[in-house]
Amino acid sequence: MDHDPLSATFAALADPTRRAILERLAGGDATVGELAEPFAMTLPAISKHLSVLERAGLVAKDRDGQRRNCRITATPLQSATSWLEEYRRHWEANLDHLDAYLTRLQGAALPVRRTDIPTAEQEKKS
Amino acid sequence: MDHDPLSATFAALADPTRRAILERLAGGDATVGELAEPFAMTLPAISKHLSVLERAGLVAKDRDGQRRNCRITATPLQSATSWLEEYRRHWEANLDHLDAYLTRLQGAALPVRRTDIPTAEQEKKS
DNA sequence: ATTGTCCTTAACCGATCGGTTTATTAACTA
DNA sequence: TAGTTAATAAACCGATCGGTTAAGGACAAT
Repeated sequence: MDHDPLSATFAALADPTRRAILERLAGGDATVGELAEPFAMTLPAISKHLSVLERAGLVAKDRDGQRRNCRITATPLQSATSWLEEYRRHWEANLDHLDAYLTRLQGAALPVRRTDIPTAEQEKKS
Repeated sequence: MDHDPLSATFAALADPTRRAILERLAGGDATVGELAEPFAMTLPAISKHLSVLERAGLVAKDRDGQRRNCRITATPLQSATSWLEEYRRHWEANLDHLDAYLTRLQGAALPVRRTDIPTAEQEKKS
């Protein structure tokens, strides 16, 4: 399917039903049927959503008799968070680049918002 | 398309090419052609990826003559980060046996100033 | 042994995705 | 005036997605 884990994680999070399932599971474990109940779709649909979450490593199922108990396993989520944090760091640093770009392009003309943030270091492209 | 913004954001992030584009743009603005150059795909493909990022609100293009200068606009990213943070909080509250793992990973990852834009309420471990 | 419950698998469907090639629009250059 | 460059639009393609219905599979209850 989606071989790189980060892509799989983001793809899994890109569906509101799956996010709702995760939010539900964050409140405690649940069976597939319990998870399906609030949604206006069939059980196989929920089952497939759970498979997506499982393949992404975000949930795990423990068999308990004829039921499957679903629980959160959030390791890949940490990768997603890390990526976003890192990206945000770059983005914040990029305010300097925006300044530089506008200055280079327009000379003086534009009202460059020099924001409150004391921008960190300047790193060039690499 | 993808009407809810959070889904659009995660969906946009779910593609490695688009993440690479964002990482590239985090280092500074670039034209479409410059963005396309390192990739083994055609210009229209990159153009479509940029459109996805643009519709998700992650990137904006300023026309500069016949070129389009692409830059980051990270507002929706904050929503994604917030969702992950919130989710992680719930998750941490329920599964404390992974707390140590998180702490280790996060501590090792970034000497990042967790700047401004504080979702003010947290930091449990500090 | 039969029946019912919980869930998955299989097959199918239309829509979207990620890419291509081929035009087309817009702006620069000679 | 052409001709070239930068990027998008359009049309198309196979693959995947998100859902359905219908058919099992494993366990529980009687």
